[in-house]
Amino acid sequence: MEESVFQPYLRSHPTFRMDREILRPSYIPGKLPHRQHQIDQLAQVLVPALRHQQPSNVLIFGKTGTGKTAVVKYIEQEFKKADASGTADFLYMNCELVDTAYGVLQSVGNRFIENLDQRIPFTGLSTDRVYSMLVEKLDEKKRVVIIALDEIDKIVYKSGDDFLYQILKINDDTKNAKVSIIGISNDLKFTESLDPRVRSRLSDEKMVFPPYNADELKDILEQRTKLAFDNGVASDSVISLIAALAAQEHGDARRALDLLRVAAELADRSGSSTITEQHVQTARNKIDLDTVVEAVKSLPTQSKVILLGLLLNEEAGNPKLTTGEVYTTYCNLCGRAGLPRLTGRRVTDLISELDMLGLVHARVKSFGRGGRTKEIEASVPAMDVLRILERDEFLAGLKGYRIRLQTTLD
DNA sequence: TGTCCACTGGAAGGGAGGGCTT
DNA sequence: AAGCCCTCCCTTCCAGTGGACA
Repeated sequence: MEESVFQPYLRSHPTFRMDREILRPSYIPGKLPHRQHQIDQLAQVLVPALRHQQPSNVLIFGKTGTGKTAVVKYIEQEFKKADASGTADFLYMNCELVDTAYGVLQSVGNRFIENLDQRIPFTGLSTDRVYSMLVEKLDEKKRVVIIALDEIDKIVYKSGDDFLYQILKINDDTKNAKVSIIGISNDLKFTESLDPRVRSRLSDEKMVFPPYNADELKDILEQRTKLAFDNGVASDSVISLIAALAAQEHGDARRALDLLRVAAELADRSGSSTITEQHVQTARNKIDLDTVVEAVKSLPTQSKVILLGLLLNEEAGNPKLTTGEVYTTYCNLCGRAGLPRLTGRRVTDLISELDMLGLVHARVKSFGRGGRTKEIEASVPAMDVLRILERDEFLAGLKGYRIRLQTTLD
């Protein structure tokens, strides 16, 4: 009988024990190093909920990987443990996934509707209608509800602050239920854009999570290392290196854990019984490339064409383009690939999106009489990304196409 | 000092795709 | 079936602008 392609890998034993789950940033350990202060503070704010009183609203700030989400999820676990009588609810929601007012109201509402047939549809109703359905449900249940909105700035950026105003006034419209909001944001300046009424209501309490320094990151890594591996797999110097690298990148614990996990996977695959500093360096490059590759793959076709145009120009020795040049190249490529053309205005927006994703670098520049425009430059490795773009079925017609550098001799 | 270029980026609105209500 | 209302993607229109040049 022919053997499965998996057999050789199954037979070969891993060189060391590794529990991948523990190394994921989403894993919440029993203890969060260097965040006890924030945990205590948050617990103090939320404790009234357990006495059927309304806690203050809280705003939590901090850069990525400073433990905001981890602390809130940890508190959620502890809260549910303490709330044995079930007088309160704790809902966690990521506004990156649910990024409209309607979406948030709908998913909060659905948590309180057991009957699947009565669930609020993801579209079709007016927002006001969903709001009153929610108010009615909350009142009926007589609950204290804490809603944690992670990346709350995303939703404000998209839908404005009307929504926050609405959700904060739920307490005026309910008789028996009480609602508190925990807003989590990595943008310190995000409250500036809010309506003053919303701002003051939302930020009864404010908490700022500082970045971890190298020593603190080291403690976090050591804790996870002990849980995930046997002794000796990750040496002290390797952990120090990872901590130092992550500390350079604004003390991002998520980044540190990713580095550790990927380095461990690389070590395992190469048959090494320990993680070496070389594995860490390779892991660093791999993560950077993987992030870019994933971002590029998930781009809509039109954005891919724009990026392709930039990279082809770069190959031809022309790395910096103005918006006008990008648009000309874009139209050109669309023609060749048989794709419909978007307007210049729309392309400007797509360029801004690429900029926000970090795939291109664009800055406004004035050329005096030559006009004011953006100067755009790709900030991804051309070779790797071109290979990915060529795999897109809509861009197949452009495979191997090269832009010839215009040489003006006159 | 004013002009004028090549855009920038806000605002408004259309229409496709989704789904509820009557 | 008609009438709403939602989001998403896109177009049209347009006032605003930084700075080299006359």
